[in-house]
Amino acid sequence: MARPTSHKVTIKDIARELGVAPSTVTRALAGSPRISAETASRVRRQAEAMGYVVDATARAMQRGTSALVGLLVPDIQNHFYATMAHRIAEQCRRHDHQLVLAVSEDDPGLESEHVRALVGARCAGVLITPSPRMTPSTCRLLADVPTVQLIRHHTGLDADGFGIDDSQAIHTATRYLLDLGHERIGLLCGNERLDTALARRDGYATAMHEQGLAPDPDLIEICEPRAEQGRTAALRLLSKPNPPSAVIAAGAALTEGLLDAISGLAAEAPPSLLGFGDQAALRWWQGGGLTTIDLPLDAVADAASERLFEQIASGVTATDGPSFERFEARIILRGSTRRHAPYRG
Amino acid sequence: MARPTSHKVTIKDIARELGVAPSTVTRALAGSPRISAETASRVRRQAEAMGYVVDATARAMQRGTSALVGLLVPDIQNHFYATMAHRIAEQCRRHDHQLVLAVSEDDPGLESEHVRALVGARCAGVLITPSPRMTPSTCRLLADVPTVQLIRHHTGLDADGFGIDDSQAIHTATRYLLDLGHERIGLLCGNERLDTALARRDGYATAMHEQGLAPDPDLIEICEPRAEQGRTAALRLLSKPNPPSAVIAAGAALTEGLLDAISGLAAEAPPSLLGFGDQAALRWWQGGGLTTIDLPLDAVADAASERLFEQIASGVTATDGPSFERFEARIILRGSTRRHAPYRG
DNA sequence: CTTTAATGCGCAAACGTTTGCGCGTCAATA
DNA sequence: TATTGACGCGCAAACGTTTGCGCATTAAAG
Repeated sequence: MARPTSHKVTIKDIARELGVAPSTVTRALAGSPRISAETASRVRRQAEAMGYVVDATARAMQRGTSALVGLLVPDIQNHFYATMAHRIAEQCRRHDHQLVLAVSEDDPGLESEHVRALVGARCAGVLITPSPRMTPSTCRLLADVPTVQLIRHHTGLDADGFGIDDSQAIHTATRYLLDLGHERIGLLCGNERLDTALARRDGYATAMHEQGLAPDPDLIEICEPRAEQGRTAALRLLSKPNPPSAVIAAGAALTEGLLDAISGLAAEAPPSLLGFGDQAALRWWQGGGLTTIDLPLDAVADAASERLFEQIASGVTATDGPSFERFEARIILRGSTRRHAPYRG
Repeated sequence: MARPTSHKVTIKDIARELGVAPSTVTRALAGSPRISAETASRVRRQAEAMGYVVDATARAMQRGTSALVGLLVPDIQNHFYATMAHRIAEQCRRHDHQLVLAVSEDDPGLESEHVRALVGARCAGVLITPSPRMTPSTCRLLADVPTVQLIRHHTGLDADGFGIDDSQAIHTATRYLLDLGHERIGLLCGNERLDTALARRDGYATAMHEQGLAPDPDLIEICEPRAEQGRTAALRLLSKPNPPSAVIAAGAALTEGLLDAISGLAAEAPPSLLGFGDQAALRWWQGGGLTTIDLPLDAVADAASERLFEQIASGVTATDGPSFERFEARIILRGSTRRHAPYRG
């Protein structure tokens, strides 16, 4: 019972103990058909008894690829990525893979370093939220590894991807506020040099345009996508001579900043507020809760990992026509958005 | 420049190209002193030019251990663990290690499966938040791997650990409410068969006792540490004939449940509320923000990873006298806690 | 000019697993 | 009874890296 094996038990140990060849042991454990049922069960029993656990590095060496899946995201502390990581971890487990977590902090240098490590570890695949400034050489490193893009789309990367339909999300949000009678709708948006930020601005502009309204540049605040910058941007927005009657925060951090700003203000007539992402805590915003855009993060994570495992199974490393699929977001109606008065039916 | 190497470039390729032996290449890249400076730089240039990246699996095989560090937590979606994961990822990067993330969901079966995988991957070390019911055989698997416990302390595990001083945290919280004049203080506490839950109850009881108050069992609600159960438990607590004038939620999920409960109630005179953990969103609780216990998660994560890397460096696998160090928590004062009236000086 | 030491490098084994190939045995068919 | 085939298993090579040992060349010491 108490086996004091300080030395790891290998397949050879089992073979020696049973008087068979190592190859027999592998085949037995792998469930090969070219082994007698009796030998197979003998081997399995012995392996169990000796506490054998297969050496993944040796297996990876022989197979040429490991059972590792790399996940490279800007920030795991972020609820956004943490949620997806949770889902992806679950998928990895179902596929008997291990998840290697790497945090890029959106720094191309760190990103490159991590990609090198992941490739060096002979990862079976990589899920990546590429930084805006991902270098071409980093992209090239990923050419030989099945890769799927997460959330963001980097054109230098020859890989499929899945993300949020940012344009639709903000379009729907804007549309909702317009339906409530708001006309002066403020937008807090990130300055990322990314399709995501552009798409969000676009969704806003389109919705306004459809309503026959010309977007007032004075109502659009572009800033670093961080809470602090979002707060000051929101304050700028709200202290205008003719402030908006409703504000959309087009980003999770910006939502945080917006709420910070409003909290600091003892506003007599606070504007309607519409946030981005659905952290649980937003339910409690000032009693009624914050109306937010619910991001289909689970769907994105599931789709991305599913696609990745498909590619791993089929041995594809690069797609010739990379596709990027976007999932639609829904609005969660809560108390922070109100009909605009006076309402002009 | 554009090297169409669909085939991974190995050390032998570099050696062949330069007309030297593979061993020379390794030594050059490793910076061995037994190599001429000129050869070394020639090798390094060639490696760079050919886009060589060391095969971690082969290295691990020869070294007997990989550059992987396992992180096994119950739930990465949880802000609590996500914060620590972020910090740990940073530490891993500094030490040139990769982080393998595994999620146990507090299920002993999953936990065992993951530990097997981590051990099989020849991880250099493992950081683990053991589930309450971690099996002895799982513990045994970790005996040969440098291991550090995170947050929770499992006695079956022969490993150092770092966590929160739960007793002190709740003691301080209770003390604070007592100082505000509250006497009937409710406690929402998890039913985990863990030192953490017990310590929290203990901190509460001690503080009450020090004040000369006998803890009223009617004011202590024990339940599953989940938001939904916390909500119903909070409702039970608040609907008592003689309800508490203040409530402490001794857990992050329970805090969520408590706030849900209060949100649903249109209370004329809401009790003082004291939460656990400091998600950013708690700042906005009903205008004034929620008074909470700020957990030193960064300190715990740093200490744990530092200890782990020490053990990895020194080749220690098990400590004979496992220590568990607890970090003190502070209270963040916000608007949800008020002086109790009538206040009896 | 010979002995010793130091330097620079190659050889080959080893880490643990997988897999193609081949050999022997036994049953089924001619 | 001889031939064929299927079945069960062993042999050995291979994956890419590291490292102890040994050999040759050169410099330093006698």
